[in-house]
Amino acid sequence: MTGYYGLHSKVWVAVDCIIFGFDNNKLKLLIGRRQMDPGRGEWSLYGGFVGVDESVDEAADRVLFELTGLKHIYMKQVATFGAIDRDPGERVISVAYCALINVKDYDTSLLEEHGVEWVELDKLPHLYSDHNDMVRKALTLLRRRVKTEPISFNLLPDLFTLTQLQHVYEAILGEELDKRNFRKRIKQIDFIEKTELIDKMTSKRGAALYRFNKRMYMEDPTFKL
Amino acid sequence: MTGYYGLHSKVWVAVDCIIFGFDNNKLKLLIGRRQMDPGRGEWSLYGGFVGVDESVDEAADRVLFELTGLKHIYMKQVATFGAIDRDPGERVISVAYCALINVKDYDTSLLEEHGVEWVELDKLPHLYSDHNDMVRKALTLLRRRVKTEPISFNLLPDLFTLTQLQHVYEAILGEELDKRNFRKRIKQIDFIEKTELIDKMTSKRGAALYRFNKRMYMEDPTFKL
DNA sequence: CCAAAAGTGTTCCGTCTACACCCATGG
DNA sequence: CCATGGGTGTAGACGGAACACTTTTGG
Repeated sequence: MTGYYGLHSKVWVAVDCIIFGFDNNKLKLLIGRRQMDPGRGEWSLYGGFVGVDESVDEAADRVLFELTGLKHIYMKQVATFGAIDRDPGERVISVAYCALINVKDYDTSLLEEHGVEWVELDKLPHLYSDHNDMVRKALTLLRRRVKTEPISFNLLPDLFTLTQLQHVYEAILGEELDKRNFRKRIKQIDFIEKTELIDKMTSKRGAALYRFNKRMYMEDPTFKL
Repeated sequence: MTGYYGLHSKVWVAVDCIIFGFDNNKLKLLIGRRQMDPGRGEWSLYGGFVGVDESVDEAADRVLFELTGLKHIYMKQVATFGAIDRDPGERVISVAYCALINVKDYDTSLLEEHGVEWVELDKLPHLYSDHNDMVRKALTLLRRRVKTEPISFNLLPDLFTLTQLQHVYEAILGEELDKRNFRKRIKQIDFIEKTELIDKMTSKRGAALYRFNKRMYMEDPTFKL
């Protein structure tokens, strides 16, 4: 311990992941039963401790990868939760991260292996410690961000229909949108490009499939829903 | 160390305060020369370690109080900075907080005692570690928040003129605003109430003094600049 | 042939923006 | 009496919201 650092105490720092998914036109959250004490058996976000050899952001990436097997996932810091008694066991400060993933990319066997499952956001049970606060805050941030950044694609497959996209926005914002106004706005956005492909899964008539063009987005990242 | 906690490492957690002030129609930041190693003599935000007996928010309040002698100050978490080598001495994770204070409330003797001073935001020097990143992020958040929350009052005395208020917004947003449009909008906001008092300091004619009515704000917190 | 989802424009209204002159007073 | 900052209204542009019918095709 060099210099004045030694005068102070260290604490454990953890990350907790608020993992949003979209399925069946609903926003869902990946949560599981805690498999350790304290709080064993309680519903909880998935998390882990920050190691000495990784940044906090890297710890969040690692934890998400352990759980889902996915890398390069959209993930943003939500906030840091630092109440003294927030963890009933020891003093642990936790940095909450919000991730958006496409449910279809998720390997279902990993899901069982870690004892987690998708739960509808509006049927969320009471969670361990302050995890409900984390979710609330993440949702608030997500609702704000979804209007100014094109992030909703992260909840969908690479190819998606406009109806699907609209349902994502409706699920996040918790309100219905006007179909014509929605499509009008999307049409003005260059980086949401129509492909020649048609999806025949969801309708008899078939719907055009769209794609998020990252290159075009980089050129002109203007976005407003 | 109980259970699985002991398998993991602890780290130091600090708070750093980005303290905004408003004076001479400019946004200013309270910074000082580091008085300890590593980085002694470099410009730096004012910070401190989180103790075992306080939450992270409380640590931020305490650090701000040590520096300014002020309590009940507007302060919000900005983000947590957790790169491995962000602090050249040891592994320290830091939670950045943004505070808004009225420069006039500040006891100048404390300023010298702690070796800090007000520096214009656009003349900000290079700061220790990642503190410039913290400032950038705080400013981004401040600019967003100032449009949807009535927080600019925190930079002014209890009584202020509309011209002063406009200058605050201009300083934060970094752009000039139209006087008539600005006053039109303010007039629609009930909780910014005109008093009978006149300020004769800044103009010969005298300007009406306004006040932020917290009670009215609680009743109807609608705000949009 | 019909149910079910895809696709498509226009009008109206409210909001934001641009803009210039008179007022009151201390020195 | 004049320099200085305080205070006021209107018109035009723009963007957002409301709104209903036609198309396609699998079953």
